[in-house]
Amino acid sequence: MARTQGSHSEITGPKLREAARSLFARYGYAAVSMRQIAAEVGVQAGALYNYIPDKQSLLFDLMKTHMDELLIAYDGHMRDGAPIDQLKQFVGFHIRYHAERPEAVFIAYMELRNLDPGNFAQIEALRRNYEARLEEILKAGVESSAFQVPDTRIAAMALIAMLNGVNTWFREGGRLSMAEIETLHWDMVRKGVLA
Amino acid sequence: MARTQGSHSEITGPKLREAARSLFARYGYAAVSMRQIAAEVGVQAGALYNYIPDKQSLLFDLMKTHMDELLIAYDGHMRDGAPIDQLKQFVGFHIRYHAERPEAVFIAYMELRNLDPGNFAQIEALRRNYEARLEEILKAGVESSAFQVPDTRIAAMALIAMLNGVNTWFREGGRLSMAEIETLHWDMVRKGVLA
DNA sequence: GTTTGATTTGAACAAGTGTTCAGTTAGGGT
DNA sequence: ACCCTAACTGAACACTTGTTCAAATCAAAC
Repeated sequence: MARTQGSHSEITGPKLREAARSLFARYGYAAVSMRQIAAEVGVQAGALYNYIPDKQSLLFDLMKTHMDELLIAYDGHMRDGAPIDQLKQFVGFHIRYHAERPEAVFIAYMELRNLDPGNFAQIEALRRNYEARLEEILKAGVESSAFQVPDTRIAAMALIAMLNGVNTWFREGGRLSMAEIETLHWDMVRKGVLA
Repeated sequence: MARTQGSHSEITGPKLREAARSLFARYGYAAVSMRQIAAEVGVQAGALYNYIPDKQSLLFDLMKTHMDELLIAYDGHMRDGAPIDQLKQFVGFHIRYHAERPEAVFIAYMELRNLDPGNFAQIEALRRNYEARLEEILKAGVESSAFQVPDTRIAAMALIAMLNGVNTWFREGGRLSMAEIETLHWDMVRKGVLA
């Protein structure tokens, strides 16, 4: 046996990333073997190394891609407006965007410790970049006296932590719809930062 | 070689749990081997099995102990009072208690997926128990019209997520003291739930 | 129809996994 | 001084780990 029927890098490549994303999210990077990933792809473990240099790079690639796409999507989503409006946009965007890709989100903050130092630094920088965008909104709101926030950095971290919480328990078809959850959270965020 | 000088179960037992807690927190349950733990304890891997039936039980024991102690400490800490005062007590307790044992906290919510189903159910029940205590405070506040919280369950989850966030970035000797962080968070929580 | 290059297999590698246990030594009571 | 048992070693078990690579087979271009 060797090359199999219908084999194509444009099929196997994405399949590999999807399988890795799914398995890493469910069982964790360290607990998933290359052979498990290969089985999910429908291939032998050796074949995976046509697509990745090693397991670590696979993890990094998933996290890097996720963070890059997050920042691009955010920048494409935001419209100008008063700080209060921008904050509302942020909350809505964050909750929806993260709810739509729970696996990538889960990996991006659960597997940080499994990154090599250099890779970790890169992901960390992207994360800080995203956090800074929220802090800028808060700063603008404080400057215009729309918000009363004693420490914008802490507030940004606290708000993101709160919004991230949604991903730990939200399941499609549960008691509340995504829109209701969004409203409830926007309510708390708004009141929490208001002057 | 066999039994070593000064060997005692009252020393090795706790040492084992401390080593496991430290290593699991840093590298993750799946990434840490029994031999690594044994090396940290200063013993061969086989000796660990005088103290635990298997690796899984070690993880479960750490998590169960943490959750039990959390609930006991909480019940011992709380004093009667108006909902607003109880909420303030909760916020202070939660932030401080968790900041004092970052490793156990980290494990307790990062390693949930590495628990066997039965073990998972137990830890999950304890966690829900803790969350319910906060929700009770919120409910009481809504009933007395002190709080304006449309959905107490979601609010409880959101607030805990926000408070848990502190543990991801707080380091002793940083820009802010624990007391300042407490104040800042209490400010946001208070405003977020106020009528 | 032939050739070229892309793609996968299957076996191999050395190292590491959790766990067990017979054998050995130290601690503590008598 | 003796004995018992608590505590540990060190080797072994069967298996899994990430990764490499020659050989085999398919896809596609000519």
